[in-house]
Amino acid sequence: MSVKRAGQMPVWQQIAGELRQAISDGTMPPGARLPTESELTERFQVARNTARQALTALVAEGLIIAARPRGYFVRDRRPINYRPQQEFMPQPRYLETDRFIAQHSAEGREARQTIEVSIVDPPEMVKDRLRLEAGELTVVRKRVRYLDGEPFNTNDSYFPLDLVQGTEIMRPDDIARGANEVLAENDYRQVRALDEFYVRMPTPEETRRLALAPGTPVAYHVVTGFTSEGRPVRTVLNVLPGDRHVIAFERTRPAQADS
Amino acid sequence: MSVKRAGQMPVWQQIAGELRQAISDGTMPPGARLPTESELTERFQVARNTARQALTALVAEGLIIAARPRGYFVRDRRPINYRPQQEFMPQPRYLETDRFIAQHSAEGREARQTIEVSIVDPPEMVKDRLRLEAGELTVVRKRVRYLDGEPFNTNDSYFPLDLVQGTEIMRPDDIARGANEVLAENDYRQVRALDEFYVRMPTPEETRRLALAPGTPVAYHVVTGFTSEGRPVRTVLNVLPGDRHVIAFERTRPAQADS
DNA sequence: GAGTGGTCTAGACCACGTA
DNA sequence: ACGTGGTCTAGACCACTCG
Repeated sequence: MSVKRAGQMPVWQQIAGELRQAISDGTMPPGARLPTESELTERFQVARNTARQALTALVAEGLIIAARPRGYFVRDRRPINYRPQQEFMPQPRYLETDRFIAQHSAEGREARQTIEVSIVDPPEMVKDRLRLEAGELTVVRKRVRYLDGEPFNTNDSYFPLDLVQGTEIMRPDDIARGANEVLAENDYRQVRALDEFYVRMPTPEETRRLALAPGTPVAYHVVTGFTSEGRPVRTVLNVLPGDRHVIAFERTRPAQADS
Repeated sequence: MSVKRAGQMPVWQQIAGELRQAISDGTMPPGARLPTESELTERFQVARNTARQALTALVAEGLIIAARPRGYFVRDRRPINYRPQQEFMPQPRYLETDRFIAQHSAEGREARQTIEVSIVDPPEMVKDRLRLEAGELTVVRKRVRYLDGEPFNTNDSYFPLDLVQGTEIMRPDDIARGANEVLAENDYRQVRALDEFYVRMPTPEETRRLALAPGTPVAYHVVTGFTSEGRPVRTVLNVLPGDRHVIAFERTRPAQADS
């Protein structure tokens, strides 16, 4: 290992490059411990801050994690499948818990969620999608889902207040058959949904709420559900950490005359 | 503006917090110039490196950009709609999609793409999805798409070599009616597709190829197309910079007998 | 207690685009 | 030519966790 002062590439990038290479070619597999800052300082004959700059860059890329005082470690990535379409698909009748729990307890991981319900003036993004007038309020069910005790993703579901007034949607409990079914029972069955995905870095608030490691981007998943009359009755804001999810869709060509 | 040494929060985070606040509340709108490092050093009475650490963090969050030597500027975000379903629905009825998202699309923007075709031993990810034996080769069409002269996203389409041997898929030209139609003409019409989205930070290679600003995550979109016999005939690896795309799906509840 | 990374300082010189 | 951010040095002290 050596670095060149005269090169076009800054020293810290050369160091980062060597480490990145060792990670991607398997020399340092997930979970492996990286050299300490002191060791890099010594090995490359640079100031500690220069070695640090290389490591900091890899942290920002999401490749490694700083676990003080044990050192830096190669990150692992074990995403689970996230299938938005599932909520419209027929489900086994014996399922008595909500979608998330059903999907993951089966895999031997302990699923849990917290629920907070409140009545709020919704964010602009929700207002647009639910076509609310200024001042119209919504009921929001804010959930944080945990897997094996670790926060996993968040799900904030907004409903126009007048649609869900007095229903069990307003109670901060699990709804075994799903909030969508409750809406359907109240004559607001959703037949169409629009999914939008925004990819960005998390806000500090999201970083805290989901205990995100530095260098973890999120998918911001916005779902809006419509009745057969085309009325939006539900908007959901999901925050999906990139290191924990792979988003999957399946589509089929609509029936048509063969060519 | 003031920072406290005694607080639990590091000084650089306090500075970053104040700047972040000014950005999110509109005091510094997109395009606005931030204080220089010297100005922050003076205003908060800290070393230049401390002010720098705050700015570097905001760069890594994708909130600001360093445009040397003009200064730091608040980033803008003007994503366009990305609709994977479109390829199966030439004239889709996107009743809801276009309602919300400002369309900077094709209108007035110059679209262009480069195409490279080669025969390669595909990456593992492609091998898995096309169910290839070791050593089986693929044809790959690598495209970089530009909008207004700026690289926008990349699209690498892999086909089993024996399926497309001698077809126009192997020529590095635009295929007006689409590669899928060419496959269909050769008895490999795709009727089903699987979309997978991985959210992560870009590799240095992707950063270069797409001229990504620091702090820009990407969606890695993997599409696999199947014939009616269930044979995979095409796998596409798309890299979609998060600051330039919003991914949109629309779904309808399948017709079903109520149980 | 030892070793880790986290924070912070106070300098230096450089590369680069704009004026 | 000037001012900007980019790189790099050589220190210092701290907080935390592990053995």
